[in-house]
Amino acid sequence: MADQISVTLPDGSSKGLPAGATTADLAASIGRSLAKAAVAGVVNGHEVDLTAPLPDGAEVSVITDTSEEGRAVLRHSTSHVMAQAVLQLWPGAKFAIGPPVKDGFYYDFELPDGQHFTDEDLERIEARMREIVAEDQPFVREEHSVDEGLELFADQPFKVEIIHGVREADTADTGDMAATEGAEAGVVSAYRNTDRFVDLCRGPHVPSTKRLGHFKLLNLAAAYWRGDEKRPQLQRVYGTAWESKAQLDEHLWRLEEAKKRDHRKLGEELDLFAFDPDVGRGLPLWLPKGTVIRDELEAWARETERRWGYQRVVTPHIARGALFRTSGHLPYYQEDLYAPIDIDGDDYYLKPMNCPHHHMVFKARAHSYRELPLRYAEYGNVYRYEKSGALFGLMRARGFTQNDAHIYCSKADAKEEFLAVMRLHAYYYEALGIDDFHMVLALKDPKNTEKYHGDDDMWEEAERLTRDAMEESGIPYVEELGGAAHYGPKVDFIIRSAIGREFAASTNQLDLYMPERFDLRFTNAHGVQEHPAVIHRAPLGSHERFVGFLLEHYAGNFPTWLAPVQVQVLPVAADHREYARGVVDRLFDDGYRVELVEADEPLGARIRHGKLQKVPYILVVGGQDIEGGTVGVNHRGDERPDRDVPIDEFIERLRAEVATKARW
RNA sequence: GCCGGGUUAGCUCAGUCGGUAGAGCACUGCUCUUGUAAAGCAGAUGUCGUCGGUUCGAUCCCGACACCCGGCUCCA
Repeated sequence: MADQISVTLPDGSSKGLPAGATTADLAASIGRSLAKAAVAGVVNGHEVDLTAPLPDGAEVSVITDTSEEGRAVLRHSTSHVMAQAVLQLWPGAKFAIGPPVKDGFYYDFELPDGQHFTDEDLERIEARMREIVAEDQPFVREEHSVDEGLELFADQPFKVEIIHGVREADTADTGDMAATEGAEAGVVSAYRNTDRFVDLCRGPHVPSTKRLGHFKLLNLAAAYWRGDEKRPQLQRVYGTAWESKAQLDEHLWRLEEAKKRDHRKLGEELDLFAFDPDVGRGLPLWLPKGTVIRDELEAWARETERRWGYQRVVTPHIARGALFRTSGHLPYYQEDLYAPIDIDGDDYYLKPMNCPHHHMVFKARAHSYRELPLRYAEYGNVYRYEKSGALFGLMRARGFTQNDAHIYCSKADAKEEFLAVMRLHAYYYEALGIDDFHMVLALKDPKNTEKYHGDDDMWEEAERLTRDAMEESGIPYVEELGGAAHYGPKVDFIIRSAIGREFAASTNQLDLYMPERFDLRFTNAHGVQEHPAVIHRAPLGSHERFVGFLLEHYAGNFPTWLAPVQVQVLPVAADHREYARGVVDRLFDDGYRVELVEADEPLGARIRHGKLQKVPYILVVGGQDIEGGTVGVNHRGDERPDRDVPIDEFIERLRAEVATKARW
């Protein structure tokens, strides 16, 4: 056996090391800072512990703690520390799985005797975790046979179940869990910290608990064992962990910021919308100020769509069951519909989507190819019976208004029309300052084909057209198996808010199926009847979700064109009221949303109230302004006021800002 | 829908070992007449989420339900 080995580094160079050298040794031989930052290695494409000996000739790279892979290792190791702490504090507790997730980790537990964690327990667990970290416990990898593994975890039923997965593993697909949890191909791997604590795990892990420490436990939640609502419900403890205190603090700051930007909180503070149990769960009431935002968005979309060749239609909120049986919503999606209303012995349903009604609009007249494409737009109110636990403010409501339209065109034009819709999305997003978005192409799940209607040729054609259009759009996208609509592939636009949270803004589909189902037809150039293609699109999604998103994205600071109150005028003292009134009237006549704030409170207090309401412009007018025909301009976000601005100059600034839909 | 935690004034929250309750902000009135992020005084405000049970007595204990929050599941 040679006493030297040679490994290849990511840059293609090779490096000689003594036999038995590890990734840690490799990192140390390259540099001290790399050695310090290293948390694991990748050997021939597999993640390994720093302490694992390197095989001769391997391709090796070092995972550092600032990479997402490195953080995942830290988080995974931290989850083991948490499990150890919990098992020590609650003897007899059962532990299930504890993977790293985005920004942190969790672990699922079942406490003995029906006990459950409380928020105070998080501090106890965390305190014990800090002791474990201070104890500098090693993570030592062990490999066992299946039988040894079953013995080792004999009192841990969830671990036993995972290991049993291995029995079938030799031939069958065990699913991801068995693999990530350390039971693969007849070998059970585990990581031991002390005589008393060992956890089933694939690894890799940091060499010692002292490598950890920048973590915090965040919240408790419930989770089903293996995500199956028929299986036992466990208690999940979520935490976050980072490579440095600075990163941890920044993440905690982001969480605080997310709370401040919570659209439900802002909606209340800014008087935008409300819910009332007597109206019904998930049924938002738009207050006057919130309605301004909705209306402005809608007016803009209406004008934009007029220019882009859409026509408006209006359809009822309900329809007979017959319509939804044709569309396939009944009986397939019956659970998601509000219960039927009996009218003269016939069943009527609140519409969950606008498309069936729009198809009937199309069908109301005969069409020639010369008229196509026909683009029917409607801000249609739809109602869906969302599960109560899924409701989330405006983001997931049971009644909402879609910025909806359906485009009827020939298959030959479908790609170009689809592309135009994507351009329209990009246009809207750019105007609103949404600069981080991508698309997801949801295809049908090949393992579960009976869920989908229509034949293979149709699906293939729809997929091809969709993918071609996406390619041509230049907008980044990913593909995802499963998740298609029952009638065709689906494109979701995912938009990311200023604090990095992602939302599915809208779903767009190229649909070759419903036209057959509804027997929609047009006469082509050869005088032959043909089915059109249909594009379902809603760039602004639902007004509810979109305004909720914008609330978070802007932190409530709506650009002036959308702001419920655009300008407040504050006379310094009662003597200046008449002048202030004149300024207000002028702005009002020009169509702005403006308020006079009487001088019955000190100026500072009135300024403060306006700022808290996030009013873009607070104008202060006093004796000096009366003399010069000026206003004192307080622009939202600016530290200092801009004094003695001629009123005409201010109005021009306001006009330009609103006309261009400027962000600030 | 499932599990856990909640629900006290418009909002944020305190409190009652079971004897029907309080603060700050907001609100109303009066005074102050203010040049850039909280003027002063006074006042009013609650079925203590709803219904039922236990009790001499329930906001408090028990049960059911409603709603909210965190997740899970779901999401045309």
